[in-house]
Amino acid sequence: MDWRVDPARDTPPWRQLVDSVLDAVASAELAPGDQLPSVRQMAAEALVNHNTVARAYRDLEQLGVVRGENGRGVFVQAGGPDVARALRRDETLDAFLRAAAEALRAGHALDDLLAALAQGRRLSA
Amino acid sequence: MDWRVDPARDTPPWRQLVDSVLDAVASAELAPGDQLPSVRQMAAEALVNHNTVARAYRDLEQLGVVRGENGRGVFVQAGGPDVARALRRDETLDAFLRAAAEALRAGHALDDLLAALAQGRRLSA
Amino acid sequence: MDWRVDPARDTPPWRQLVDSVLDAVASAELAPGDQLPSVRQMAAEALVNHNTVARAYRDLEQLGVVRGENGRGVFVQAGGPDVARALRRDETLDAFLRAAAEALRAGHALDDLLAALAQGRRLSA
Amino acid sequence: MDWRVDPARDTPPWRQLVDSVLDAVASAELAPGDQLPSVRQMAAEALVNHNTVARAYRDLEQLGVVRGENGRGVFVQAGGPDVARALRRDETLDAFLRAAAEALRAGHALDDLLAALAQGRRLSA
DNA sequence: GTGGTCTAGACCACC
DNA sequence: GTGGTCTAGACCACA
Repeated sequence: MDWRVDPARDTPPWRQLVDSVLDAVASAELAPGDQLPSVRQMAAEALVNHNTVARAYRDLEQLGVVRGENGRGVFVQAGGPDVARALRRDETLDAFLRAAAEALRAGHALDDLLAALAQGRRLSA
Repeated sequence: MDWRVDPARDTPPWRQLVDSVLDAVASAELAPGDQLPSVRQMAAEALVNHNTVARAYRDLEQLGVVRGENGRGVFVQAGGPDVARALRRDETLDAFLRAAAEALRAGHALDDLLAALAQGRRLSA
Repeated sequence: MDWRVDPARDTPPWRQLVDSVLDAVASAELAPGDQLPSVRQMAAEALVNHNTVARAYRDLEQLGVVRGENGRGVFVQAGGPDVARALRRDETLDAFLRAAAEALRAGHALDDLLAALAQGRRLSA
Repeated sequence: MDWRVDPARDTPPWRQLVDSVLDAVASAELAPGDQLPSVRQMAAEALVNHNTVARAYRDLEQLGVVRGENGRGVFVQAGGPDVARALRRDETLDAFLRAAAEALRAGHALDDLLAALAQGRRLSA
């Protein structure tokens, strides 16, 4: 799993982390009961301050996706995958359609987008 | 032209303005030689402070898209449309690929995305 | 005579005009009794608003270098050359030495400066 | 290091700051990796508003000389010294040639300038 | 009227 | 603590 964060993007680092974890849970890379990286380890991997990770974990806990157990670590909750999937599916589809509309308006041909998508898919696979 | 700005979005207002102008220039709503709304007028329309507009205009000038002439106004430069189009194409393609990757990770099938894209295409056509 | 003004430089246009006229008077390109270009004509040649020229002429009159005669034009005064020379000689020498010191500090070799000076001299001659 | 700014000069404070920093980086007073004074501290030392410093730092970042990292500070970039030196050399050579041209037009003989330059050289050596 | 700049003071995100 | 941004209001130079 790649927890890196892009400080140049507009979405703030803590939200990028939340999204990454939600994605991992939604896609079953992290199953209920699995332990998340420790705050410090995640901070090291994401090249981010540990406070930023703590904030993301706090958010995820409040969403009901993970559960922090004092002194032991942070674990994916039983209902986590359902919540994560619900949160992410609509959101990302909307974002995808908006991004596509913008790209088309900026002059990209539909075929170019499809080609780029296919290529990007291969890269991320 | 609608120059409104959404203060709730993650991208800061001055950058929303830059993008709006780039878009207008790329789509030939503003042609070389055309005058942009004055700093103060744009500020009034976008409901932001004039300094925010000034910063956006400064950025656009530095990109080579517009040219501010003291006491006269701000005008679209000769090469402006080319620069604007290039910038918008890159920006939107990146955003599209990122959004697509997120949607796939969130569990959407590639075919679903393609279908949604085709449908959205019809809507915007 | 080249009355052009460089809007990109730090010294404001009206002062560039004052300096240009002082130079012309100091170097006898304009002798006592000679008429300066009309405000409008100067404005056209300098690519500057006529108000800017008017301000420069007002300054020059106050310095005692020129004299505006209502409805007839603006003329170099009798003592003009002396004043202009006095004003410009020390000023420009100081500026030259300061600029040279900065250039040396920025890494230019003295010989490079001398060479550039000789070359620039030829160009402006 | 003296970061003072002269509000009376024609070049605006933020540009004086940019030049000061470029000079410091070009002359290795600030090496790659070094941290610049914080925005607020620099503002205090230069007796200007923090926004003015922020603008100067933004410009320097955009020139590729420094890099601002959120919450940590502003640091000299790896390639900084090269860029700074190149910029300063061009700038100062231009200023030198302009000053020389003005001095010549003001009536100084070329030999006088060379003599003064040689003398000034001794002073600064 | 125009753009350009500065100050003062505030809020946010990140370390 | 750090930088980044926004607002409000002011002054200057130029057209």
